[in-house]
Amino acid sequence: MAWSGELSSQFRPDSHLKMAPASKSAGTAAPAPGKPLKRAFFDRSVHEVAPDLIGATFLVGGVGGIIVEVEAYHHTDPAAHSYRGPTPRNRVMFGPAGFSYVYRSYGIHWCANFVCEEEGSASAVLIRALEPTHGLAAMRRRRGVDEVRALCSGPGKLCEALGITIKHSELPLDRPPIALFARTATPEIVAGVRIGITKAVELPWRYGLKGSKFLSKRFPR
DNA sequence: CTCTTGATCTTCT
DNA sequence: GAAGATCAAGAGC
Repeated sequence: MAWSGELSSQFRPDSHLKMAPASKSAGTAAPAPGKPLKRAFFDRSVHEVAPDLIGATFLVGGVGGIIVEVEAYHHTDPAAHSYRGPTPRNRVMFGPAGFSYVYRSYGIHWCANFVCEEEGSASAVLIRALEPTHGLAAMRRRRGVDEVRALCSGPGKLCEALGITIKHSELPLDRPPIALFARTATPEIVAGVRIGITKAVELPWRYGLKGSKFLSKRFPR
């Protein structure tokens, strides 16, 4: 296999820089990772950042892959956790852009967000699915499944695969253990309504890599 | 394939 | 006390 140098759970922040892309797997249109994203990348409208994250590479402790699905949330949006104002849980959303927001979902799973926009705007992008490229064995071990398409095809699944917990909330996105890399080509992006919400269900703020086999759910056509 | 349901617990009302 | 930015398993078609 291409990427046999399996990461132990040990932390290797810069190991990806010398890695060849691991996925010679199922045909992907996604490009190899580019240069590191700075926090300033997130300091603009959540509706610009969200689609721009499609194709970026997201690693935690060297384990992760290419972002293929996200959703945008903003404090003016009834579906957003920040809609009713700051609380101990969501306070990081009200801070500056470029930090993580991790929350417990249904008492069981973790979900990871990237905070966007200027301080106080309380917007964030939910990371919903990755195409696994780095640390496949670590992901398989944590998830307890073999099939690559089952590793990161959902917000809860990818947090389990990458080892993301509440300890990873309120961390800067441009420093270890988190690493983000820009895409190197502009992918074809599709948009649709968001998944699993009961408010503002009609807003088309879910974005995905067109044709990806690693989505949490297919986009209606 | 689709639909339904249980698990499990933090957060906010 | 209810709801929730989810997942996996089981039933039915």
